[in-house]
Amino acid sequence: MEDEVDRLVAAWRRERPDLDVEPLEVLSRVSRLARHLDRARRLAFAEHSLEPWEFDVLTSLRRAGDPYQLSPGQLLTQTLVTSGTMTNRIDRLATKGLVERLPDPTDRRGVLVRLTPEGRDRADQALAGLLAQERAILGELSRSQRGELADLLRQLTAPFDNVPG
Amino acid sequence: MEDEVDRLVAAWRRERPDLDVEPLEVLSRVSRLARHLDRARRLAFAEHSLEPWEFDVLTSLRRAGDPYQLSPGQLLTQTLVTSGTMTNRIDRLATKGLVERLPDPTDRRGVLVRLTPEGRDRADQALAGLLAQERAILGELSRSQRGELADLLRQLTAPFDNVPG
DNA sequence: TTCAACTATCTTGACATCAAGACACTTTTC
DNA sequence: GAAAAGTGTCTTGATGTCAAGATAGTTGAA
Repeated sequence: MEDEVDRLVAAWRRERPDLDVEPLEVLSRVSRLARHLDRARRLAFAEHSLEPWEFDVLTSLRRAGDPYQLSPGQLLTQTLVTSGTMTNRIDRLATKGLVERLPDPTDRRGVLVRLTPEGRDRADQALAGLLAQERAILGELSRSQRGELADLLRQLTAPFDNVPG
Repeated sequence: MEDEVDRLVAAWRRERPDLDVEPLEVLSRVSRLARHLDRARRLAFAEHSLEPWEFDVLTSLRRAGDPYQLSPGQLLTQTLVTSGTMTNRIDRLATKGLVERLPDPTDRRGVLVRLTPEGRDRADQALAGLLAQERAILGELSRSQRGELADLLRQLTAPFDNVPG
């Protein structure tokens, strides 16, 4: 089946036959798919009264394991936002009682963000919902295709994730 | 090579061994890669004094071919933003002299957005820069791997692009 | 020990985005 | 041909994000 990127690439080949636009076949699809996924995730989380950004922070802490705490700096690298954004997010989650700020006992500049029991429950519930939705989206692909796709994507993400870029 | 999603998935398997988190192997990579691409694109466009959103609008018009004009509604479906956002974007691009608004001669509610000659040049220059950068990112993959990846991604994007969802 | 360089977090101000709805015009239905 | 339903664009108000810089604390070198 044809998608919007097929149409986009065909248009470029007509308008700019001098250029090789093949890279768009991969990377424009990644960007557009991410945009669709954002919308779908927003809907899925709405059933649990969570915003996508709330889910991102809560689940980062949830994954850290007992006692479910990380520094704001560690949260930055996981969620790919700036420090100002993270301060704001932590403030709002703390107001809602889903996380709390604790002083870092080993560094007086530092802070630790800890999940409250309610925050943990909300994260767990929303994760289950997200996985159900993602399985539906991936229903298009066979198990082996999903594995192939994951491997190819890993080759593109690894350089970003492993250098200080 | 390992990436952040490998670590994320391993953490979930430790914390929630009861859940099948395999969908994250694909879709979390798509979301994170898109985020990295956004940042890289922002840098590439800065050399041409364009914001990513400006590029998106200008190139949509560029691809339309002579006379390089589309309605705001057509621009919406290409760029995946809301109508309020598009109104704002067109305003700013018009102020900068890169596009102009014309009345639609066939529908008095309607408007046509047309690229100015300067807008067209800027779009062409920025596209060349973007393609160079994307080629560098895709250098990790062989030609056949890029083809495979594009095909697998198309299977995921096509349902979004072809239903009114 | 003291000073410079570095690091972690937070503050600030500007700005782009979205959702919801208003408004004007067009198309369909009876 | 008049009313209802539909469509295209713009306005409004709230909000989340970013870049840049401020502040406080830590570390390393001499």
